[in-house]
Amino acid sequence: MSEPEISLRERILETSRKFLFSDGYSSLSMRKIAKEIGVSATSIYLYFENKDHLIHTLIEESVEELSTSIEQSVEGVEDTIKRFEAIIWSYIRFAQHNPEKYQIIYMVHSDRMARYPKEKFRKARRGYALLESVIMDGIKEGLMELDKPMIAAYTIWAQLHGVVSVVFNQRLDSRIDRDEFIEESVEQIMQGFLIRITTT
Amino acid sequence: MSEPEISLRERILETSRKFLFSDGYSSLSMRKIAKEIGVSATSIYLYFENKDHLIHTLIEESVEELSTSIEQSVEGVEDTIKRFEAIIWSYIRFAQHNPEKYQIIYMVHSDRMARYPKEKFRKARRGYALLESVIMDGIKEGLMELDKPMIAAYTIWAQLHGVVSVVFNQRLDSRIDRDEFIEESVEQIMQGFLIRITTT
DNA sequence: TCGTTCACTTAACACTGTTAACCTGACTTT
DNA sequence: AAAGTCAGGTTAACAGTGTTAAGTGAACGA
Repeated sequence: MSEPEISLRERILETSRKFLFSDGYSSLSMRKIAKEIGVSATSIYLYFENKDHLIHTLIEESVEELSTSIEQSVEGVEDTIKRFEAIIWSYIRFAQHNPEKYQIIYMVHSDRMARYPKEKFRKARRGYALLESVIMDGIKEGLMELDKPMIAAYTIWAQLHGVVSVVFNQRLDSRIDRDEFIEESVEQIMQGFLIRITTT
Repeated sequence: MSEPEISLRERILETSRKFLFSDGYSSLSMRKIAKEIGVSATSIYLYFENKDHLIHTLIEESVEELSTSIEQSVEGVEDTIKRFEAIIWSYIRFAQHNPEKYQIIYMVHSDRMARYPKEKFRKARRGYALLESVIMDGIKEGLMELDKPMIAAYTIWAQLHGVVSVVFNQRLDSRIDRDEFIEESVEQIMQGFLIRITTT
């Protein structure tokens, strides 16, 4: 008759995620999380060193998911250009389908981010490393014309993030259709990297 | 013998800016600003409705400066491609030379940004409108091959912001040189828009 | 001199993250 | 069975936050 017995730690994460999605970061408080669970605020400190660590755990979760979905997107895909496209679109699609999780990753700013352990960034580099290797393949196959694949991979990442963040921060002109903007932008970004093959 | 008589309002803005630059957004407090000036915290409310409004005023300032510097960059430049490049580089250069001011513009997140009056975004669109017109010229002159200049202008903006924000948020690999990254990325972004002219 | 107004202050409310100290029940050891 | 240990919580408190309501005093016009 033993119930699933969800641990308090898990319930804290779950509730934090919920509030983060519904009310945003700035109104997230330890007492609010605790109250929702029906426990005292200080109990959270039994499982997380402080609020920053709690949020970092959530960030890690999301980063992990993003990395995994990028990796899955190229599974079984052989063609280099198709692998290139798959990575880019899986990044975008993750942001579109999991706006909350994507936002968590980039919500905590450089301001607080200084405290985020550098080591953990390596996890985030999993997807990026994959992109880098695809770019190197592309160069070998004469599809791309770049001398610094490492920088190129970061450039793409930065550009994609820029597009997503402009959409999320609602800084887009109201006359512009969200999906059309994403479509065009991504197309543009990929075009910048591929050698334009003129029909010979 | 009348001293310059800097108004309290001005001193509040000045001090806020100073703290924002030195200590970041998350540790900026009304009482801290007031204490530095030597006035009570509530005095700030005589000049600003609340903390958000105070920060919005700072954002506006920075947006104004950015717009102006973009406008100045194309003054007297006739060639369309050179105008295109001038706008892009002045955006990047503004971010590089005024990291604090640039960060202020994007520091307040979508979270709080909802309260930022939409009307004020129009000011931000001054630089963007200029870019859009240059793109339209580029299309006319056969230098670019795009069917949606409005979207294209936003795309560039988004990509540039992505590059800058990756650098500012220190999410760049330590092996990558900051300036080289910016140089390469911007080059890449421009390449995506220009028709590659092969030496015939 | 009275009244008003401006520029500011004090006190207070309801919140925040976080720490120190305490409690309580279950499991072990003697 | 009694005593000890320890996990898993609790309450109280500190120092800080944004913000509001009410009060103060000096300057000024009538």
